[in-house]
Amino acid sequence: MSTDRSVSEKRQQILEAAVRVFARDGYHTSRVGDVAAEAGVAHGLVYHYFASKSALLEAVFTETWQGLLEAIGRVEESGGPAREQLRQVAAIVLRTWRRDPDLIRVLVREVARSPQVQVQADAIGEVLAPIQRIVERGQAADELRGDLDPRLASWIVWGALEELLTGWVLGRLPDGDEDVAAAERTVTDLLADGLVR
Amino acid sequence: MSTDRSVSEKRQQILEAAVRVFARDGYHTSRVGDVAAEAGVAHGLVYHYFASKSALLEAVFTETWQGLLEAIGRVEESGGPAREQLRQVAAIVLRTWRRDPDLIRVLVREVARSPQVQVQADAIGEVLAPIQRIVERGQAADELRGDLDPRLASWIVWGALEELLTGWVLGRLPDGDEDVAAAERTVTDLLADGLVR
Amino acid sequence: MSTDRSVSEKRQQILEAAVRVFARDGYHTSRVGDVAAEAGVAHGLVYHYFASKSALLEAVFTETWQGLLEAIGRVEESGGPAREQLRQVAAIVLRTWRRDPDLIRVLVREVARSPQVQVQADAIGEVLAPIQRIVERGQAADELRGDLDPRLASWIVWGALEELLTGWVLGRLPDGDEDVAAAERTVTDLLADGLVR
Amino acid sequence: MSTDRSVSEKRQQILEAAVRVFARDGYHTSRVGDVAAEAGVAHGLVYHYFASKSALLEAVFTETWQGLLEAIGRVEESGGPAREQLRQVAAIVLRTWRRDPDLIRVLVREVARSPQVQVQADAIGEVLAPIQRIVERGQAADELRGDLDPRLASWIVWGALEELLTGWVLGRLPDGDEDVAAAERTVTDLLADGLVR
DNA sequence: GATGAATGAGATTTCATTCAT
DNA sequence: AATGAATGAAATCTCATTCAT
Repeated sequence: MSTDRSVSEKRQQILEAAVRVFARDGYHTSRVGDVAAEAGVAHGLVYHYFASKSALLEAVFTETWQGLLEAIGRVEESGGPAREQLRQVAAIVLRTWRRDPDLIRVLVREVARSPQVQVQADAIGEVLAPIQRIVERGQAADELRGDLDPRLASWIVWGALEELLTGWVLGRLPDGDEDVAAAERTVTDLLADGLVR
Repeated sequence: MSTDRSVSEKRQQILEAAVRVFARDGYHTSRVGDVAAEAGVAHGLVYHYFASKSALLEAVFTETWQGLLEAIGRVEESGGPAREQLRQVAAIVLRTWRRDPDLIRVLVREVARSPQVQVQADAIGEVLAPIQRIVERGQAADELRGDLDPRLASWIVWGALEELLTGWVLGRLPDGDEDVAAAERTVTDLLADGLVR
Repeated sequence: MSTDRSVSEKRQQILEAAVRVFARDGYHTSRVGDVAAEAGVAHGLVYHYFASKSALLEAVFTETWQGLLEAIGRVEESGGPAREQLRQVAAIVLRTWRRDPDLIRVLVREVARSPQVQVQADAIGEVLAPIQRIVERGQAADELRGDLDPRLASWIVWGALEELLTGWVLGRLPDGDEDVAAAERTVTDLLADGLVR
Repeated sequence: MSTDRSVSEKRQQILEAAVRVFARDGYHTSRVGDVAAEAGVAHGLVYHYFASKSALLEAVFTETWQGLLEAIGRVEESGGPAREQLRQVAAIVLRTWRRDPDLIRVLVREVARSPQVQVQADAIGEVLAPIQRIVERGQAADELRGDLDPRLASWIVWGALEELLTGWVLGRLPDGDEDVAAAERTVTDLLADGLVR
């Protein structure tokens, strides 16, 4: 009876081990054998479930990125004020650091640097789309300024969030619960109302 | 007879070849032999000038980062209004894309995944410091809001700029002369005055 | 209930699949998994019937070689004129190409190259023996020249036949029904009466 | 001054080592490391001179086959009687066994199972062509029977010679100097005048 | 008998680095 | 300074074989 799910159990073990190992050593530095050891499985089983080392990294991406996208999608559908929606997006992205720092480490360090430019481009594109739509609706509803290109704005918003994650990944920004909450407020305030008084 | 200067000539050739090759193939994927071939020198000469492959990458960083830092430093010293200083920083950073896209490709893609976390952390730290000081002086001069943490603000500003570069690197944002100018205006306006009308 | 015969059914499926796969990809290049897939059975079942991959190849040999040997044996026992017996041996060997080209592909390519030299030596030895006896009886009956070593002669006869098969395997000789019949005549005439007019 | 030729010296060492190792263990069974060890060079140097293991095997082929072809070519050009030319071809081919048995072992065992069918087909084709021309000229000069297809005849002649080599490779035929000379006479007589008295 | 997930030894190949010239 | 042949550690990936179910 456990066969049904044990198929994915080992696969899942490997995937989670990969996140830990890639986070610790970096994708290029870590060896497939390290991932297998961390997962407690034999060397070759990794290749039973994933075609190659890079396919493993891709699986980490696609299977975790999905959760982020869905959460952001729900914010978009909620239909609240644009400013509030942006705050919620920031909350989702930044709190992921507390929930799964290893995952963020991998995403921040490797997602933008995948050998397959297509993969990263697609990944970023998928996050930017909902942010851009939030901005556009905010402009249509006259909540946001209409003179800023929403596409550029979405890149800027995402860059701000990603860089805060980078600060935590690099250990250059404090990342306690309250620090994350503060960052959430600060980034929202800054993006919404600007630096100028 | 020309030995005095040819020392740096070959070294410079290798350094510039490295930028092109790393930009094209990524640091990890490219081989030392590729760099030598691109530079038109023998394989072993690379090791005459650089201790190792990663030392070569570091040299690319430090020797190009320097120019950026100095340019930003000059803005800081100019002592204009904070808003204007931020605009100039944006101009410096974003126009580098037009001047040397390969260099930006390398910096954007590799700076954050250098095996030596220290190197990247330092590099980012050096850019953030002047930005943070600009913000702090702006707050002291009552030009900028005083309720935003200047450290977080500097990360956000830098993240916005870096992500625009990323958009160009990935080919997902238009990057003609006017597009870059528009991005410059948009990022300054957004960061200074906010999205909300 | 059908266990008694299904034992050999699956076994037979695997054996026939092995011939097709070895013929297509060569013994060394093909994987046990390929044979299983071609046979439509599970990977592990191959090991239920055959001790190892090389045992599978050996089974292909012995179980098909047998038929050839018996057919040649019947020719030998028929006791006709030596020339006619040689013609019949040629017919048996060459017509096998039309009946089962995949089998010939495997035999021609792998029989002389088995890692176990013993296996191939035995296989060839078994074919050479009846040919040699045919020659010897022909000499004894004064039908054939007595000045040629019958052992060497048997190698030469077999080599001529095998090389024609090789020509077909490599696709370098036409292999229609009439072409095969012509080859049969030509090889018999040449070996019996020689090239010189 | 030794640089000029030492380039090929090491290459040659590797090539000759490959012949010995492939002859002893078979191509598939032997490892690149074995060849390197036998040649007394480092593992990786093999890949400096040859693109891959199979390229190494191919080099063994092409660079030795050439000598055989040239020798046969000289016989063809000599323009003697067809029967004498055939005898000389047999002599060339069979005596190679005495001169370089390892090379013959490799050619006989591996040439026909090269993964690239094209390579072996071409190789055989190159040997058959001169033999076929010898037969055709013999027929034109009325020295040989005109009723045998010269193409088929060339395959048969080559098959006879190759099988004698096989007999020696397998250790099933005596291969002293006199045995080789006898085989030479026997195969020439049989092919020229036939088995029938 | 039948399945296919799991194992792990081992092979090819790559490439940073060294070094004799 | 300059060359590029030579080294050899290490990594990915394959696949015959085993085994729990």
